[in-house]
Amino acid sequence: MPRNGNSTPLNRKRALRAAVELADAEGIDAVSMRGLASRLGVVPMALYKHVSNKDDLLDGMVDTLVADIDRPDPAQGWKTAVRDTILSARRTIVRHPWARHVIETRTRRTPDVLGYMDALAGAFLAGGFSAQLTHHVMHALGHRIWGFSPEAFDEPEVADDATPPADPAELEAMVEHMSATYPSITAITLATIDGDLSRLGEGCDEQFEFEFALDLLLDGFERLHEAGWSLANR
Amino acid sequence: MPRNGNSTPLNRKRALRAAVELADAEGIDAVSMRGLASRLGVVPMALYKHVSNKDDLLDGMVDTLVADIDRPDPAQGWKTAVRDTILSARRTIVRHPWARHVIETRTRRTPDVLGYMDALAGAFLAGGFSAQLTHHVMHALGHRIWGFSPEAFDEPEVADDATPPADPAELEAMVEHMSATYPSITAITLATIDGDLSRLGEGCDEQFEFEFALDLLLDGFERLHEAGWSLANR
DNA sequence: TCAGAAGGTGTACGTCGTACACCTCAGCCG
DNA sequence: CGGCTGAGGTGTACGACGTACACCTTCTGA
Repeated sequence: MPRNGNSTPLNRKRALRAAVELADAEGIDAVSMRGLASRLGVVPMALYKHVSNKDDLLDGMVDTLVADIDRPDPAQGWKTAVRDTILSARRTIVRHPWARHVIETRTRRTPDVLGYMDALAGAFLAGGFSAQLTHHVMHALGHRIWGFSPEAFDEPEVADDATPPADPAELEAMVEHMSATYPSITAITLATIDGDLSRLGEGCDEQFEFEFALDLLLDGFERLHEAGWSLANR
Repeated sequence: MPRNGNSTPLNRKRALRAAVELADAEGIDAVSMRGLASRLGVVPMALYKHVSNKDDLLDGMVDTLVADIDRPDPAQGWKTAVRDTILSARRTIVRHPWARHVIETRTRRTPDVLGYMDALAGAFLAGGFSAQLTHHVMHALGHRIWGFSPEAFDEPEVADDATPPADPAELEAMVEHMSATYPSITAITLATIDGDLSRLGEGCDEQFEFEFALDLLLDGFERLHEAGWSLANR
């Protein structure tokens, strides 16, 4: 079965790790199906036994990194917990400079990514934030969560296919499953649609979210300016 | 010279406009050299007479959009001026959904893009912001300026090639030229490096900028939370 | 023993960006 | 008028890329 110099038979995790190493060493452009295959001493099509296509490969690479991010520590209070988590995410990004670009091109939310976002949202909720405020606040963090674009919260109820099921019983089962897996995200979503499951597919008011974050920043700028901010920096 | 059904001979602007229309109509993936050429009734290689390569084409498409953004109106005070400008930028993005992704992949700062950033920075300076604060504030706006990534301010002194000239006289001439073309950006840059031209290539302290923006947001969240923010939204 | 799954192979197709050599005129100069 | 030049358009070709499809091994469990 080896046939090549390899001993063990290769699997998804090894392939993903090799892809991350390849990107670290030679840049993301070196991560082609052919390039990765040859680094693994294998023919390109062999990869498709472990990864369904290139998008899936990239998703998997991102998941590999997400696993490295520290989760918020509820003992520290929401602000420190969130801050530390996001700075940990940033450290990961800085270690893998290709990641920023890859993350920005991802469209699917994988379970690992949703799990990370759920943990972060959970830190706000644990700090006593209302579900609504947590929702807006997560949007405001936007790319700083690390690169998850503002649409990250669109259709948060499904990870794989986009439309919720029509059958009410099936829908309720799905919500229950989501609630068990991603409790914070689900809580936020349900609060946003007022518990009315028929509004699940609606998505967010992006314009509102954008202005919410923008005004938060502008108000912050104003406060600094009026306080005569200048020194003690750098 | 027409040869095809075309009457006029084609030029850069027409090519760029056609590319934007094609992306609007069929998505950014339809914008290949071949696809654009065929929409223009021309052979793919003909495009290279007007555009130096595909990156240049995409840069040009972005420039076309940037030209549509309203410039800040100094009569309104910095806050309104900045707010209106950024919302105008957002309107442009929303009209051309492919633009967000394209902008994120651009690495060169074109004169048009620099001009837009200069105008925005100028609004802060006109509002009495110090150059330093303006610098950090522009970073904090980050992607909301519309998608220009945080590195947008790295090496702001050059648009085309990355390293400043070694010859002091030539360097001074360049700074003078920059100062005439992008007065606000240049002012910020010079303030950041304390007027020491030998530090021009240094780039920013990204970690500082990141934490600056993050803490601004976290402080804003805290204020809203403590004020019992909840209603009157949506 | 033997079926079938899991893993690896080889060939082939269509698409992409673009290098390079070429052709064809318009406008100009002598 | 003849010929030059250069802008604009053409045609062919190459080396990437992702991946469909058919095939061959080898291991496993009933």
